[in-house]
Amino acid sequence: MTKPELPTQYTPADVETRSYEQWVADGRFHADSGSDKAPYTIVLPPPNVTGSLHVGHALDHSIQDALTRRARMRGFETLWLPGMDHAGIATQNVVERELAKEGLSRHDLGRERFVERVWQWKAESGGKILGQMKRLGDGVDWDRERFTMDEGLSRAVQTIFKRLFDDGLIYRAERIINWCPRCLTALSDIEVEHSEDEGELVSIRYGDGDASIVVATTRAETMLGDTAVAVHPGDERYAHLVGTEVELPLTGRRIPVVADEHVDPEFGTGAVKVTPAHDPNDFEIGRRHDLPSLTVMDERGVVTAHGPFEGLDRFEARPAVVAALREQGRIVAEKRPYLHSVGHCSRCKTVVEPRLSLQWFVSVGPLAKAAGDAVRDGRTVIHPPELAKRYFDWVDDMHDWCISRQLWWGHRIPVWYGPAGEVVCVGPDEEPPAGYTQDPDVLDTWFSSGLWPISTLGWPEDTEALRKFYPTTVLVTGYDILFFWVVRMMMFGLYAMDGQPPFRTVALHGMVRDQFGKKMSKSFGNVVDPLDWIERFGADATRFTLLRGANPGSDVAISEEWAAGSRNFCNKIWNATRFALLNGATVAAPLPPPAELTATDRWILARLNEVITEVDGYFEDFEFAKVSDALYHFAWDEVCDWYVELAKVQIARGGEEADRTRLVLGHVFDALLRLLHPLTPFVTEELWRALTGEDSITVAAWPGADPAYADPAATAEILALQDLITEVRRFRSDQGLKPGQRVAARLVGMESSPVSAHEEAARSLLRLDAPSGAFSPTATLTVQGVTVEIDTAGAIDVAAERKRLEKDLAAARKELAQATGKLANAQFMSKAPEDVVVKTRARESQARADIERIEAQLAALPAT
RNA sequence: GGGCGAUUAGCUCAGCGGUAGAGCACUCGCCUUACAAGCGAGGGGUCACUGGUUCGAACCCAGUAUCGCCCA
Repeated sequence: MTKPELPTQYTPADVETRSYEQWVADGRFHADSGSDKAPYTIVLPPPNVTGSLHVGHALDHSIQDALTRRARMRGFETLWLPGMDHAGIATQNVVERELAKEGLSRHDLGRERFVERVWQWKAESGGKILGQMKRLGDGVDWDRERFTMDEGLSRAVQTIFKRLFDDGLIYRAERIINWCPRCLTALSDIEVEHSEDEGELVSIRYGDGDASIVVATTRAETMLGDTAVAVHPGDERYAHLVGTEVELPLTGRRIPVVADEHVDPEFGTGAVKVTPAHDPNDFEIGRRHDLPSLTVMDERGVVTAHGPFEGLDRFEARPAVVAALREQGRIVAEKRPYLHSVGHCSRCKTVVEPRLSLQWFVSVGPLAKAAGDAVRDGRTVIHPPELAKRYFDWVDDMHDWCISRQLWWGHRIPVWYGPAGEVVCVGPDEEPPAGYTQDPDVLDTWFSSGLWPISTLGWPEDTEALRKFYPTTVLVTGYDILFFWVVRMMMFGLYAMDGQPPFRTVALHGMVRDQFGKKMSKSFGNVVDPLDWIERFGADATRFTLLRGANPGSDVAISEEWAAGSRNFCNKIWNATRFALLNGATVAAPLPPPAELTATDRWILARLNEVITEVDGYFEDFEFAKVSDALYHFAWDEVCDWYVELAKVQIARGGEEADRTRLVLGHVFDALLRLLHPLTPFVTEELWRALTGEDSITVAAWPGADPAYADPAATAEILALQDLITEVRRFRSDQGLKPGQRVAARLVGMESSPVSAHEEAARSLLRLDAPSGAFSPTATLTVQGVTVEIDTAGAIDVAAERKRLEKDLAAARKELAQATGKLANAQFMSKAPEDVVVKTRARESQARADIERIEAQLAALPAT
């Protein structure tokens, strides 16, 4: 035999790097846009260039790798396209921190040199995650790796900006936007995270005597910029004040009291202060009542006016203003702590400041409608469907998207301003008029990652890749960025590609959590580092653990114990295949027709067929937990625990039966390894090469179910055999017989039982010797029509046996009572479907037979 | 405040109208010549609560409670 020797333990580190490098060198993951095969495309959600592989990526990537590996095996021209996004704020922050160590700010370098410095950083330390993806085994097409700041992708950004601008879908306006006073840039709504924070609610009396009114606020310092007080028009308490003015404390200014429908008369005093320059709702009230907007803070959140408060940070100004008001006796009530929702910058956690400023926006109306319609009419399917509702809630009520960022790292807004205030949007091949200056801002990173499915394939050029691989087959991502990113890609893809959506299916998975279902967080100390797991348990075990918990759209709990379990599974497959190889398993000849095979062979092949069908269905539904579970059970509980043990008996017989068994073993392991390959690529590659002598399982055909091997009779026969063996094992265990201890036994009635063909197998698995001359059985039990008379080689533990039998008897009696009860119920008999009645009858007669058998055995037991 | 989801064995989760399941953990016995990262056997659940529909409910409906998530 020329098969290589395999060690008794699978060591992932010995094979992973070698296999991965071989796959890449052999171009296994390269997709050919000129191929005749049908396409299967996934674009990788681009990780952040500053990022590193965390366990959430590991889940996301494991799913995509499983899908693309299977697609490749099924004969699709399969593209899994990798790359990164430039992460404007995050990357700029990283490089600015580096500069700060040198005592420099980006302003010291100037824009051009700063951007050069960022590129330099990217070349040296960016994109660590790409190397980490190789450790996980990601079968991505490295030849097509893209970065959102690449020339081609930048061209795509400029092109779509120009088109949207020319279509009137991009505009510039002065609005209240979310502003980060630390990052010094505008943020979109989705870059703001809300949390319930402790603050204060202070009630302040404006005006005096009859002309006074009390307002409540969590942001007392903004009162410096108040330009009105608003009440509900129907609120009789304040009707006499509407249209009058009250004095604004500390400032001496007089401000009007206005009536506005949007004031909630139930909240607080029913009167609200109006600060149009520092609150989005107040801004709207201001617009409706033509109020002035008074900006009282600068870009860093420092108060810019009003004598004693000037120069104070907003959080210093707040108590200072309250103290000053208190001194004047204007504080009517104070509630502290007061829990309310506060927005934070998703990048640096600084409290966001609503700020009035001039920014660029995408008018999302028609784009969002198209994105909603594409899902409504089924051009794109969201999976699982329950999550589609969230998608609709978002797209159907989407606010205009603020896309300008006051950063240097990113795609610069392609708009130029003339000396007389002219505004020109410049396309990719156009030159701005002489003397014009470009807008200093850059675009939101999501603006370029929104183009990912088209820009990575070459858009705006009409490339072969775009024609071949667009629309992509499926997008795999977490439900948490359904509206961050998916919606943007839908809007841009539909707009740029004439209504062709970027994905046929969006498959959403959940978040990875710890073993108690808790969110992973650094402060909680429960974060799993996938690279640590890859080193300790192997990439396959890491992937399998994640996939095994991946039910569509729901969170995945994982723990080290479960990773160890997955490692054990890989090792089990390793050793089972090793057994097969040591026993001459082969795929060198075709599988014999069913008629030439034993019931045992036919059973495992029938089960294999069923499992293939089952697994295919689960894959189509993105049921990775079920795919994993089905294969785990088939491999371990059926192939290893039963078929391999029974095959030993067949091989021991020698001759043609042994040869046929070797073919069945080879065939079963060949198929099993292929089925597992998308989940656990490394161990299956190594074993499959050893089993078949071929180059790579990555290009092996995906197994197909063969109806010729369906065999309910063989299946029933083996189930009966398993029942017999399990029952006798249970008896042995109850009697304290050690597993390896051989005892003599007579199997009576074997010939007429359903397991007549399996006496040798039963004796082998049960360690039962043929009775010798002086055979005197000490116990008997009857299972599947076979009466097993055993010489237990010692005193029988009658008490244990009685206990066992009485337990079984009680269960059988309960079963009988239930079945009889149902059958005696006229309602049940007339209304229940026929098959249920038949089943219940069968249960009843089975229970009767069991009771009779057990009672006979009890009666036969010697008295204690 | 609005919406969504969950509540099943110690933990994490399947099951979604007809005998309560899995993995891990647990107990007992085993180095039985593929595997101790293993083998064999076993214990463990009034399916959150209260009503209703049905011949029959973990599953469908209504309400309650608790938890989680998203949005405002």
